[in-house]
Amino acid sequence: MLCMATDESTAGPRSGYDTDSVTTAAGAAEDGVVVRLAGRVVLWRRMGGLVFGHIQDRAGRVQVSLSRDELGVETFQEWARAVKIGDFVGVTGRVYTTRRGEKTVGASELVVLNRTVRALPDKWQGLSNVESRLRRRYLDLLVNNDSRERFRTRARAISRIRRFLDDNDFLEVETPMLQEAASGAAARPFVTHHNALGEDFYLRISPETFLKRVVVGSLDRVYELGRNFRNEGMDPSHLQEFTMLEWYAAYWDYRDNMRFVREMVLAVLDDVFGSRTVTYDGVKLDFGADWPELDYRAEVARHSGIDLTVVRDLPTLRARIAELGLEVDDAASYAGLVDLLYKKTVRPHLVQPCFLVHHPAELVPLARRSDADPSRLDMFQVVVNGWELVKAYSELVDPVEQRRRLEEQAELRAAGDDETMMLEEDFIEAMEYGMPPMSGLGIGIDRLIALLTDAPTLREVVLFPLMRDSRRGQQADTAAGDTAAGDAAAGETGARDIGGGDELGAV
RNA sequence: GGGCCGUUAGCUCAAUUGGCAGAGCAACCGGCUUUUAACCGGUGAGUUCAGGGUUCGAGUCCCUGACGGCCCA
Repeated sequence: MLCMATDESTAGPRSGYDTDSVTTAAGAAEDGVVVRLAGRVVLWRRMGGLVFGHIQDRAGRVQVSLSRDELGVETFQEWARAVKIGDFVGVTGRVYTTRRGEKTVGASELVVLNRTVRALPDKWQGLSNVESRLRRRYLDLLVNNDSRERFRTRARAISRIRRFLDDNDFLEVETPMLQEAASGAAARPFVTHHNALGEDFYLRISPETFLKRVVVGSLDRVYELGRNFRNEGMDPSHLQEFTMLEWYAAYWDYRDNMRFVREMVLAVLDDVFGSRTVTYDGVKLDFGADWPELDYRAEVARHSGIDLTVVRDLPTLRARIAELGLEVDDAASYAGLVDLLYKKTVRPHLVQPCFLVHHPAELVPLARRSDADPSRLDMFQVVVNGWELVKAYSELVDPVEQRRRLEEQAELRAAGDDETMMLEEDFIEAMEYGMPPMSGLGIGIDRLIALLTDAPTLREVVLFPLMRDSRRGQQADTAAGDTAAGDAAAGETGARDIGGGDELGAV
């Protein structure tokens, strides 16, 4: 007898279905075992007195069948016609193996648990339109196994990372996403408004200064794995909203972090992927080989001919870069131009995993200078496939020097560079209470997952990436005046833009 | 921000020089008892992204805009 759910009050799955996935409960069961399964119908083949269908859940698909001989004509006809692709069903039946060798549940009972009102995407062609896949990710997940598998892999990798850090005595903490000053990286922030306080806040661009405050408080080995926001352009290797892992360890220096982060990446590769090489966009990336150490200024000199140990002032650097034919923004600072030069001439060549070390001191106001050469930093990045995957340094822990460097940043900001760091008195004050020597590290989790899963863009490793409002055009039709005003305002803001829109702290 | 390409049925895609807007899958009806994208026959299904223009006639040509993709900045 067919039981059909009519609304959400129907008890369905709570009334005794196997809680194992369909593939575990039935796909691996011995013939003759009776199972009770619930899942979504993804294929339904009617052929006379026999029906074969596949039901799907989180783990995969299992075949079920209906037989006229076993169910009787009336019940068989009713059940066979009741189901359409996309419906959720509960099936009770005995497991058997078909002539073609497929484990199948011969249904003795079938309940429609809920119906689909819309037709699912084509069972063979699937859903391939990029825009549809991203805007309606649930359909992408439903019909594209690769997509489902990529998010499973992401979760396993993140889980392994957490375990690695926990095993090494790191404490996971959470720090504010709404901040009074956007600090910890050179990037433009998103601004939001607190109604009750009547005050604007920034969405964090990095958790760095808060994690350092935690270290001052003696929780001196901490990490945070979470979202950061940068108000910049979209491209295949940048997201406005991205997941970054940052950690800080007291009494470590940047070289400790070089060893540690490599071990962590290899642990993920070994335990989640079972291989230390991956193929990204047809290129084999070998994480198991040594990651060579490349000196930042030596690489810039090698690829651009400009020696940054000699070219130390802004006008000369601007002139030299212009000679290379690169477009130079008038408002760019020395650090901004160095960064531009590196990104244009060096970074595209860094394909295999490598450590880029000893960046010029101007680049990061929160990093410690090398004792041997104060013009450079005790700092490294891991670059893979031309992407900055990791950024880390020995931290500056001297409050006097920190204040001086952040005041410099404020001057640059006043001069028009809006990718400088903001001065936070609270942070300096915390530092004045004494900060242990330490090294911190940031790693772009979305980029790591994209590289390891051969995802063509970062948007493929994020479930619901930011998209433009698809109905914007319709709204414009009904409120043309408002839209015109909005566009004019946006144009003004754009005119003040400087730099390439690409952040220094692109980890 | 610029250049190029795209947007047609729920999904995947056709449509000749500007001349009746189509196919497969899905849905619906019928047939078929071991299928594997099952198969066979039939039926219904469209704001051709939106708005304007040229034309006897526009999915197709022109203009504006929206959204997306690729490349560049």
